[in-house]
Amino acid sequence: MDSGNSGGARPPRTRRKMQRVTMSDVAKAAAVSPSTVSLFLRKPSAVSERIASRVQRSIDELGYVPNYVAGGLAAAGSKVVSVIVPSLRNAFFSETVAELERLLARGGLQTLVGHTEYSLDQEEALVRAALSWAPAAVVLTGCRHNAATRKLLLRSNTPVVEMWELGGQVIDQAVGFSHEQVGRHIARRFIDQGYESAAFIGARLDEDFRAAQRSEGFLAEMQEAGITARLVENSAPASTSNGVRLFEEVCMNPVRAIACSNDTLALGVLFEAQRRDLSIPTELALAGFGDLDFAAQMVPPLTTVRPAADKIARKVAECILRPQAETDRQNSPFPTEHDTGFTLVPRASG
Amino acid sequence: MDSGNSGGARPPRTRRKMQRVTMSDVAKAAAVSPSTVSLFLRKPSAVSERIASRVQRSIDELGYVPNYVAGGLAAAGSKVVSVIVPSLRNAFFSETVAELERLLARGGLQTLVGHTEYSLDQEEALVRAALSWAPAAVVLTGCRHNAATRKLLLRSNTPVVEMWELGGQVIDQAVGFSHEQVGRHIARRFIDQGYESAAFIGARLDEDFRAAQRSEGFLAEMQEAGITARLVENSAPASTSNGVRLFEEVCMNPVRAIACSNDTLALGVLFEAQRRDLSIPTELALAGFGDLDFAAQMVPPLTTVRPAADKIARKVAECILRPQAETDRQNSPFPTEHDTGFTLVPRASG
DNA sequence: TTGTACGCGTTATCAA
DNA sequence: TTGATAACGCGTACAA
Repeated sequence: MDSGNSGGARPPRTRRKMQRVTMSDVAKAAAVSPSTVSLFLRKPSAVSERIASRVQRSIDELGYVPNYVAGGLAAAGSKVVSVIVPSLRNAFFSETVAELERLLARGGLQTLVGHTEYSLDQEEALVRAALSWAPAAVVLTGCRHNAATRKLLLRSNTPVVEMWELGGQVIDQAVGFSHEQVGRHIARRFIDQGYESAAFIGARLDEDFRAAQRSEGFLAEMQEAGITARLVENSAPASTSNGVRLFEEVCMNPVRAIACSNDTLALGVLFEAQRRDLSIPTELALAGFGDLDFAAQMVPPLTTVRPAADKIARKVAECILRPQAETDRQNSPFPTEHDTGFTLVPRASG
Repeated sequence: MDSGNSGGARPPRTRRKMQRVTMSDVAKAAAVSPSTVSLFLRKPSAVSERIASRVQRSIDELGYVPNYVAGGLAAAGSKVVSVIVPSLRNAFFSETVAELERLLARGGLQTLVGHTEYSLDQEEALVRAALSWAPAAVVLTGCRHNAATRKLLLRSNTPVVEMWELGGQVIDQAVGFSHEQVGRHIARRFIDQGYESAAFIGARLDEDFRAAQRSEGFLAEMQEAGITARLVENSAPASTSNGVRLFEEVCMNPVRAIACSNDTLALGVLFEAQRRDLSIPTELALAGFGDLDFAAQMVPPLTTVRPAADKIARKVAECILRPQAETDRQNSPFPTEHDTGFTLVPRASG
């Protein structure tokens, strides 16, 4: 957006855009050629010590900062990884993004984040934008995407990692676990403890496919055991206050055990139960998902499921940093799944 | 644990390096010149309808995705904004990042995130990396940076916005509020309620300067009122479990009122108090900072301070999207501060 | 070990 | 309205 410097006779001010210090500036200052500087930057050992120190000094003096944009263009492939998650407000994802950012940075890669607010169309837009950076890889959340997104990704030939979910139609690589199994495990625990009525509390199940799968697993396992279990949900975000709200709804028709689509909701249930003088687990068993930091501190501590969040991040980073040998990819162009598993953490709440 | 996929019918990547579809490919297909395509992309109205539709069709058919890297090079200034926060695990910052990402995306800008883990040196590294993208702006958290960071930024002539804090030596623009005032407000409340002993519970105060300022404000106001108040801190991250730990320490020498450096810690205090059968607020008054979602749901609800998080994000985005009149940032190099204020939210806990 | 020359995919300028 | 052409800053053969 260059406001046209209408060519009046007036001498424009000194420098409207202080020229960026470029590699050749450094080269000039160090009395070497640009490519020597470039070489020094990428492989310092390949340059004689004398020149190296001269170049380094010029870099410092001029305050040179390499231009990745130009570098990326020349090298045909930028140093960005685009990470797309449903929401950064969700602790799982902010945690994963943080860890990924850290790990990828070590490999010299920068992280571009996007969040879809659980919209597949928004995801498509973000993928499109991401691909515009010729990214080293694209990391997506889950295996559900719209057709356009999938096509875009496939055509681009960019490495793609789908995380936090397994079981769908994988594009390239997937790292995660089965949420249906999570639901079943929790149900199984309730069943083994002999509860005869239960509910699954879920937020945003229409958009949060993984939470939906947990609910389905839970309900299915319950049904197979012949136990009455119902689903109570709404489309508000998963939050403590929403947990309160959903629990109030459950209370209109009480049950003995409640599984929440995540710990944050469970926290709300706990508070509301306290307010109603409902004793946990005596009168009501409670389970969550996530094992967020507060879960173990709750009174009583919350039974929940711990996903291997850090393992997911590490595995994703690994997929990106150490791509499979090219030959492997050619020979086995089939998508790969990495199961990171999860752990049921039994505590006093149910 | 790699389980091969049950082989969907999907064209595997046979070719390793499928050539990227470029603008001239589109141009060729549409039988126009590349510059026309470029023009069409940036200003569709400047192209005749006939050509426009032809170009659009070729774009769709070829699945063309523009290359921002090349674009950024040519235009000398990329469409990225680098946002650097201390931690994404902290709800304030993940929230702010999320909101910023959303707002900036509307302006066609992409968000590059970095997190420093509260290290100024790490921040410097991130700023250096950020500048490598010739970003449209850099967003930093707080006003405390090391000399190198400051110099880097100043030299680069890049718009800089420092958020979530006011009062330091501003580089360019600052959006936030005074944390010392926050501390004082909370203290004032305790004082007015007549408590005669108090403690400030703080996590990571050596690195989290804003939390430290809150503690200082709190202690200063208390002292000025002639009330005994002590500081209990450690260098672990602010979490519920750390809140429990710090509170246990306080309990070795009980006080009547506790201010926490944030709500997450306060949650831990609440749980531990429940465990010890300490009644809030009767036996112990409690206050937090942040007004996170669960604060209002706690039993009893938490007295806290609500920062105008969304206002901060909006203001930051505005600074970036609507930069000050070009008319010489150079001539009026005076940094600007925007005070977004905060609100003390009195609830039953203290 | 160092330098030269060219190209990466786009934007911007200006001429047609 | 459209199209040549010259940057943009750097990587990378290849040559010296």
